Amino acid sequence: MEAMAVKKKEARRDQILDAAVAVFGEVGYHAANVADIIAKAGVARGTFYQHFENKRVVFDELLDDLLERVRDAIVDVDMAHPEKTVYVQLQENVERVLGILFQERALARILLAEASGVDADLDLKLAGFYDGLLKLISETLQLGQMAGMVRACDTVLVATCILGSVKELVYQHTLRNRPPADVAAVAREIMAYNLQGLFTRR
Amino acid sequence: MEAMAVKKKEARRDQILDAAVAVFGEVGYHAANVADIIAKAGVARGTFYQHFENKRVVFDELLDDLLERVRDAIVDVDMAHPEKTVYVQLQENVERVLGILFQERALARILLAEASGVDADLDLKLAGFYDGLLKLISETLQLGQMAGMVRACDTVLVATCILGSVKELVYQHTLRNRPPADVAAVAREIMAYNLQGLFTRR
Amino acid sequence: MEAMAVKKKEARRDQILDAAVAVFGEVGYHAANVADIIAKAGVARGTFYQHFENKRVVFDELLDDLLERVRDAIVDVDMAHPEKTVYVQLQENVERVLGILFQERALARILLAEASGVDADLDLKLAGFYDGLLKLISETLQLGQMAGMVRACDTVLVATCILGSVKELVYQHTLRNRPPADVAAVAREIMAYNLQGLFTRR
Amino acid sequence: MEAMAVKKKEARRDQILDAAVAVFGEVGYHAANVADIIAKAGVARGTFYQHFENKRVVFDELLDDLLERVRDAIVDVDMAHPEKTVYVQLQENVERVLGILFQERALARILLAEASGVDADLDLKLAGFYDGLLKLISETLQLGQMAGMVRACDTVLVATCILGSVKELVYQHTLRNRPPADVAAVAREIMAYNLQGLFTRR
DNA sequence: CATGAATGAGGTTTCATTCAT
DNA sequence: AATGAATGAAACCTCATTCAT
Repeated sequence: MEAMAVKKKEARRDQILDAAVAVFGEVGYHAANVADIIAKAGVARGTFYQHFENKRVVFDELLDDLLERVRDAIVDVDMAHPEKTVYVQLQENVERVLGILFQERALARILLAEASGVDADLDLKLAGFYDGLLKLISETLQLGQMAGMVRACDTVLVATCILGSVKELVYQHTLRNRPPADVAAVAREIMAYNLQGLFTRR
Repeated sequence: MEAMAVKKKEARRDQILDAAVAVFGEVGYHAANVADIIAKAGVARGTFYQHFENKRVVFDELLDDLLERVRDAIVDVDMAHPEKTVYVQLQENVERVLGILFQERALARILLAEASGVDADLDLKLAGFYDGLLKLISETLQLGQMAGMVRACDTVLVATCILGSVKELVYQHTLRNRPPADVAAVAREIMAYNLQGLFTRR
Repeated sequence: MEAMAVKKKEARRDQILDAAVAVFGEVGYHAANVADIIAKAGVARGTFYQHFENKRVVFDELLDDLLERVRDAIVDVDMAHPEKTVYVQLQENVERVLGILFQERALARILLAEASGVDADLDLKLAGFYDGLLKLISETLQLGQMAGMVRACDTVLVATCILGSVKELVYQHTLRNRPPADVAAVAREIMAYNLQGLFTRR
Repeated sequence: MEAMAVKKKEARRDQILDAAVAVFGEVGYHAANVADIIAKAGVARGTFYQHFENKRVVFDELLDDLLERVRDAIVDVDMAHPEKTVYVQLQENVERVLGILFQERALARILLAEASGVDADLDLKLAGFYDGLLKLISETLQLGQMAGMVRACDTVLVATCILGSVKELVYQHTLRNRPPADVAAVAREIMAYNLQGLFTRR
């Protein structure tokens, strides 16, 4: 009985979160207000505040979920993998991340276009998230350098470029509200761009 | 006498704009309020509204200035330049853009972190700006492809990646509030990253 | 069986009333909310409303109980009492009233400090209660006058002063949360103050 | 010019304070809301909040004013006054205090009936005020004892009774909304009550 | 009877904008 | 032009009360 109540309560939370995603996605975080969210969710004002302290907290939770999913989608590269080359593993990471972000288009738009500047706390959290990614990428680059696969370069700077290229790709797609037909193909292009550059091979 | 009055008026405007940049840079556009700006500018509330229709317009003006400066910093590549190679010309473009953005750090932070989601109009303007850049980059890439210098690729997708890599570099620097010591070196790394990729040349 | 059920129900009521006294005494009627009371009582929100129509009613009931006890503590003076002088009888009345109020300190604090202004109905009830007391006192004074024991005076005005002196004594003690060590001594001082005044007898 | 602006601002404050007194007097502090006050004052909501942090602060200010006036109305007794006996001086103190409180009937009602329990801070302030009065009264009583005019008694306890008798008189009159015709007569009765007691002089 | 999630009226507060001086 | 008090719409949040389980 209690379990059911909990389940019901969770359901209400999710109902509100879903409405919030929709509203944030439609009008943006700042323009959105609690009235919009509860209208979309079909719940009373008090219900909203019983589940969430305020609009910010809802936003936080949504972002936390997304960030966690993205982090989980990135698996460490196994340099000695029996079947998959490092290249393939990296490409699969990119594919998974793109997959999530294109799937959760509304959330991705919020993350990339609106999350900055909402609040000092949130800015810190985002900085931490991106720092983690940058660290992961630059360390992978350093490993590649030690293995002789990656040329000499400022790994942190390059990691920033890589991160930016992926972010912008997703951002432009979410702006236009049109996800790519073939995510794998996009991932392949990104890989080629990042690793082979743009010059023709002589 | 009239000229002086105009100059005086302009001075007031600039005083407010400067204060606005400072405030937006410190606390972000959304957290900033007119009270903050007029306090920093040392003018009365009414004075603010005598010079600007509203808070949004101030923001708009600041961004317009920055976007214009950035656009002006990018000069078309002359494939038949007598002295400078295409590579050098591109690198100089990157350098100029980075120079402006790192110089106007507060404004750059606003552009990259907060401009999205302020307002539908502003979003449209930004989209137009970035579209212009993407178009320019992808057309340049196509020219490069026709000249046999750039390998076959999805030029729009790659243009997005290039844009993103530059944006993220600036963004990360403004976040940490610490501009790079040597902008030219950063531009060189970006060029190498974009054109030669990361793999070691065999 | 039914008796037990009633007893159980009564127990629930008392549990809530006790919690309410505690909460009202701690934070005051206005600052107290139903959440505080049910938390202290350890019952669910719905349970509260099954026993009491609303918060006001709880307050009402508590006050009614107290007022009734105070009223019952005051017994009519028997001018022809075989053993006790009128003076002693009056002093015992004072003692009994003080005893109740000092014992129920939390309730007394509510009565004296917070009951006014809660609600028009309650104000009326309080006015009625105090009117009754004033009438009783002034009639007693008139009897005293007829018996030649009490000097000529505005009996209603003086009754008000007597009432006020007792109220203030209790109020100041409840404020400081420190009941007097010897209630009988206090009662004696009150009697002396009221009847003999403060001047030295010549 | 600035002085005029200040005067105007003050006028606005007073306008709001006056409205607040009226509203508090009519419906009581707790039942009153900012909407009532601004409606009565004929100002906009924002205007209210430009002058006062919130309802509590308005209340505070009103009470501060009243308490100050009451304090100022009580002048130290000069035991060696050339013309006025101590008795007369005390009576004049009582008269002045009653005069103020009956004049500011609405405020007095609030002070006596509603000020307690509004807020911990306010309770503290009131306690301090009454403590000051009690100290003053009991010290005066001690002086009287040393001069042989006042009989032996617990001066603090008696001071409390005196305070209470005055408070209750005012309270009962404000409740009934009917100030006494002759304040001086009331003061005389209070003096007689307090000093000569009620027993007939033998 | 007990429960506690849901409700929404009622209040508070903010702040961009106006306007009289 | 400059000023800053006044405005009031628009948000926020609380909490007494209801109601389905």
